[in-house]
Amino acid sequence: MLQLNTIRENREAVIAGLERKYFKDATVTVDKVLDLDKQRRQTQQELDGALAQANGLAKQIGQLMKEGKKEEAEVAKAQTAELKTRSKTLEEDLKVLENEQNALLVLLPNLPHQSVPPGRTPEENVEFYAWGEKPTLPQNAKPHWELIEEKNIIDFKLGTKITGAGFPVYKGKGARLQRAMIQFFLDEANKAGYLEVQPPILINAESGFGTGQLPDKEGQMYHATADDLYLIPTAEVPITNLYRDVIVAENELPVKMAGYTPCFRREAGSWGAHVRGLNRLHQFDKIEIVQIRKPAESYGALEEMAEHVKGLLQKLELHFRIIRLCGGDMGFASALTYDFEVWSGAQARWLECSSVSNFETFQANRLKLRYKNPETGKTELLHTLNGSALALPRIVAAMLENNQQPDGSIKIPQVLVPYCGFDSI
RNA sequence: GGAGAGAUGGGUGAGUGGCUGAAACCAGCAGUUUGCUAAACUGCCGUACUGGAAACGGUACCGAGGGUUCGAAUCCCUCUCCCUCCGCCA
Repeated sequence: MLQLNTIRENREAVIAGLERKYFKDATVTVDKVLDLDKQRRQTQQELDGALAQANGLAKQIGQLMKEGKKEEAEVAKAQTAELKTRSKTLEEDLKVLENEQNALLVLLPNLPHQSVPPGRTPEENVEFYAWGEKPTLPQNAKPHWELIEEKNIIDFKLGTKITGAGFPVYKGKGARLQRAMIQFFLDEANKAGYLEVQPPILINAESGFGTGQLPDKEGQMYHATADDLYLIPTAEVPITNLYRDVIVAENELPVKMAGYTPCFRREAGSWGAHVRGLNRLHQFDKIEIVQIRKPAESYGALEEMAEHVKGLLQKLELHFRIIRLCGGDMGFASALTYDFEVWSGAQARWLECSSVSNFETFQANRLKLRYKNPETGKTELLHTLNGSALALPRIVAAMLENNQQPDGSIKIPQVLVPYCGFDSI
């Protein structure tokens, strides 16, 4: 959530930022917020004045009673009646204004960083780094959805029976490969100084609000209505929320956490022709890294996280590129996002496998995640960041397709062999 | 699921209607003293909104939401959470 102060003091810049994110009616909405803000403050002043008077009278009455001046006390009591009705009305007005203002604020996305390229669609994202080369596949190369069936390692039909479409069952070497990758990614995160955490995978509405999934992406999450809990779409939500309502001691910064969880996405309405196989699932596994940083350090941390993800893909020997998302393609809460895409040889296209973002104070403002700045002595919002390191299914898809051998076997990257205990499928 | 107990500032913990935004202690910060460290002493030490250039004010907050009262941390109601015992159980 944007801070009111920011909007008050930088109206034009805020509007411009919202427009770069293609937020509809930016000017109208911002001005409406500012107008409500003015009304709200005025109402609060009136209310505070009325309450201050009432408090003064109450004190007098207490004094008079003590002194036995009963009649004078009664007179003062009569005066409070009018103040009471007035403050009640003002209180209601204030609540209405606050609610209206909040309802608008909550809908405003984060402002993009200066380096975010202009543009509205994925075509306008900017590639700025690439590693490796497109692999030369054997003549009889197949897409991963054929390979997994042929090798009997991932079974979509069984998943459909148990749950529904998009819930694959991993079997044999397929299951062992999943486990190996999870372990590998977590080990790498530990080596990079991240504290490993295992959070709940059901979250309450407050947590969903804290990181910005609610109310923006309500329809994307599975909702267990009996208990009003949501299945997490990413470990970002429970892990970042560990620091909700926290004033972090300066010597505990930076906070770096990593965790593995299954992730659940309804992906309502997004099923189409090129979401076959592992390209898009309702349930998948992901290792997430999260950092909490002082504002001045957060963009350095973003680069550090990107380096970490690069390292993982290089160790897995996968051809990949990094793109800077354009304003229109970026997420609601993000100020700057790098997407990592692996090359999927048999599909001959890029697959997103990681997204690393700096949210600046956007989440921290919702989370009330702060620290005491020793320079100013003030309590100030921190910056939050997160990234996938990595999401499994598309890595598996790329690995299976790119590593096909002429004899029909699939080579496992060297770094994973000790983890899974086999070197080919 | 049954029975009981509780929720106060970073921590421990006082506080049953006005003198309490909140004692005391610990931790923390600044200083005095001091070969160094330690100890001792003095002061400061919650959050949010809001007025003000600032100094300095106003309001709200003692789990959450309602209520009683001129006045509520304190009384009443509802909810949430936590703890203990019992039952069930991976």
